[in-house]
Amino acid sequence: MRGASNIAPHNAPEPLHLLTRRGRRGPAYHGGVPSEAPADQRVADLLEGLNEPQRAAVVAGDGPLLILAGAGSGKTRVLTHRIAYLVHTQRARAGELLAITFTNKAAAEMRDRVGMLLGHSTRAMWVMTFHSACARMLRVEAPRLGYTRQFTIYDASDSRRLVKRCLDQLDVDPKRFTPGSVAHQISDAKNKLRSADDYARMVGGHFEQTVADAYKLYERELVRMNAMDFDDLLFRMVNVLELFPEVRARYAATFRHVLVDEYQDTNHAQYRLLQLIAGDHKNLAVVGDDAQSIYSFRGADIRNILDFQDDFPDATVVKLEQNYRSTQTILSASNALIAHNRAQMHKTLWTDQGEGDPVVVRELEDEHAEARYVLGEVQRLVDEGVSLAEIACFYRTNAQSRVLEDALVRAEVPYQVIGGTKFYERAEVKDAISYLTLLANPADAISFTRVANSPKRGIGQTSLSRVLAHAENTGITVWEAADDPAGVPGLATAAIRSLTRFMSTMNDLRERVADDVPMGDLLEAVLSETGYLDALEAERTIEAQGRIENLGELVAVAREFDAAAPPEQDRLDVFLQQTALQSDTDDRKDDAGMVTLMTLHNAKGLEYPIVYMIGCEEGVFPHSRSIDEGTLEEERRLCYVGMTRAMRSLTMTHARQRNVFGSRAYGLPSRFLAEIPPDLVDRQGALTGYANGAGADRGSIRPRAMASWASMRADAAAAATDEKSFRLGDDVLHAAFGEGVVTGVEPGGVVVIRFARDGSERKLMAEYAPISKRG
DNA sequence: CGTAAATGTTTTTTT
DNA sequence: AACATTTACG
Repeated sequence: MRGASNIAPHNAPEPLHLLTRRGRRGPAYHGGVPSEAPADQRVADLLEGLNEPQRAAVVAGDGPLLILAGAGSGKTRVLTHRIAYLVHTQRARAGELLAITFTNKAAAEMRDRVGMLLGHSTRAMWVMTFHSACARMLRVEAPRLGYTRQFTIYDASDSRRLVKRCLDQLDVDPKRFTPGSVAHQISDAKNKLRSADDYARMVGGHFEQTVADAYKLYERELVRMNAMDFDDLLFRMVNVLELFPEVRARYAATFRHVLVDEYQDTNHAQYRLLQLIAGDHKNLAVVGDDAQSIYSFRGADIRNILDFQDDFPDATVVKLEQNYRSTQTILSASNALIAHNRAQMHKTLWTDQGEGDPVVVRELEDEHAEARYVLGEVQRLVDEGVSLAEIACFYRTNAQSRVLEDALVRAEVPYQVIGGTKFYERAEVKDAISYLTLLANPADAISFTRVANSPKRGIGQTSLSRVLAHAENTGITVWEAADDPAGVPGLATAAIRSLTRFMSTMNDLRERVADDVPMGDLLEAVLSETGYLDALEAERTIEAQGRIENLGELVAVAREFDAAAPPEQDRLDVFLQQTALQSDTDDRKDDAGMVTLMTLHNAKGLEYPIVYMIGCEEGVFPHSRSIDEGTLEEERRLCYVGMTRAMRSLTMTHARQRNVFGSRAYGLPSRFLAEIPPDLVDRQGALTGYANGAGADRGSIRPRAMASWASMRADAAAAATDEKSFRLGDDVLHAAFGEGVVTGVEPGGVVVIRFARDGSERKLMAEYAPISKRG
């Protein structure tokens, strides 16, 4: 009983536990449709216009349901209609539904569409990402694990910073083991639900031992600072559900129907979470497409979807194969591409919308020519009456957008970039948020160090370390330590004075938090009273002006929050939670007259009439790192995702050379281009330059053994480096590292060399590195 | 303690 | 090439 009402969502009209025990099957089924006349009509409307499998998925009864939804097969439609159907037939109340999406944007969209289908508010419904749902539950349950409700959520850069501090403390050479790689390793472990102790038990090598030590320390620091990283949101929630059966029972009873979108991209922690919540009633409907699994680098485990039928032998399985988005040509090309992958569930997309135009493949001289080409096409299309909003351009890495942006800006073509440098990751925005975070969570040392000397107040590195160390040694929070600077050993008098002034401002601000001041006002007070805004204004640069504008935007966000959220006790906590999990991807505008630019990853779930995929070159796409790490199939799925976004026109370009890392690099056309049947392709542009000399032989580059691709890449790289060319297997001598052997040759004149001395493998620029051939 | 220069790192993709 | 972090010096 205790705390039962706590699980009410912040904006729910009534506590959830009141809703849970009224499980109803709905008024007598008559062939799956309830008898009340108006509801009857609404149900009929819901099923209107759905094809056979879609309808089957919508009306499927209780129990596990697997919907294998190919690209463009209307899965969002099925999900939203199923939710509305469950409510209309009274099999579920709004408050009994938990619907998980991949992004906040997708969640908002789904809530919207369900709202329109239902014709009433969806506030009681939990439609959100895994992370948001967990954060919301943890706001209530975290005290069970020793956290307060004000715990801070660290993003990737925060946790990297903390990992770095841990590594420093352990005297680890940051060159040998970078904070980034260690953080990634820890994240990986958490996604697999491996605690620091679990990890320590399975270490093999030196690197893993270091990670194990860092992991242990990192966890201790997180708890001490009352903070969780992204992965913890899932991990800790699983902990709660496993440790407290009564809590698990409560959520399992509350969420009587669980629906999950993009199931192919769930990781083990998410899988476990679903088991814990839906394991009893098994009313778990998942939608996904194994061919679109593109997040294994973030711990996504494709087995979750491949094994669903093993996990739930009685699962209803529905396949959606009719595509409503693309032309048959685009689908055939995509099908042919993905057929090169081994593990997959068989599925063949088809459409009745006609053949359409061939896929255009275009070779350009370099990235600038590529950008000019896309720009020219955009202008041509606009002349033909196409709206800019119908056009999208995808690329593999964010850095690739720059050249394209230059071209568009110069030609004054409006565009929007999705993702990239994120609003909430900008230094000034993070600073502002860190101030607020520190006000909410006085133990948050990461926020404290970020903010204490920004703007400059004469609290330098040494003073900060002393305060931090003092807090750690005496077991008090950083806030308490800083609030009594005289008590910190070894602090200079100047530093004491600065800290005293700083903390008096902070104490002031904190009182206003207690007074429940609106977020907009609080944020403005923070920015002006800490002198942050003054410092920026004093700079008098265009850059600083931009920052001020960004902060203005943040204040606007806060005011919006004030207007939308009902006044409540822990306003600041809710605001911080929301912003911590917010990403720019969520700010896409559909209706605006702009070309849309984004990474292929961001393109998932979207569709555009006209699509350009640029940078289709070996090393760029597939990315060289994925070639090294043997994750080519995932790259191919990414290519598949990109191609299947296109409705009627798909163009893929590759450049003969481009600037990578500052220097010129030569690239061969992506192998993916060769995997599209030639008769579906219209190759344009210079046909020379294909590594196999088959320029005139359109599309004849067939996938062969890896070795042949590797040597072709080696040839291209060799051409780029003139005299100083290295081949696989060459013995070399390095001025500093000694003897080694060439284990790889990459575009851009990069050679990979394994050194005999310590067995390390390093990537070097052949042209500049002090290496010479031996023997 | 702060600034400026030098040095190193980064570029995969993101909740 | 762009950015972050470290180092040298005032």
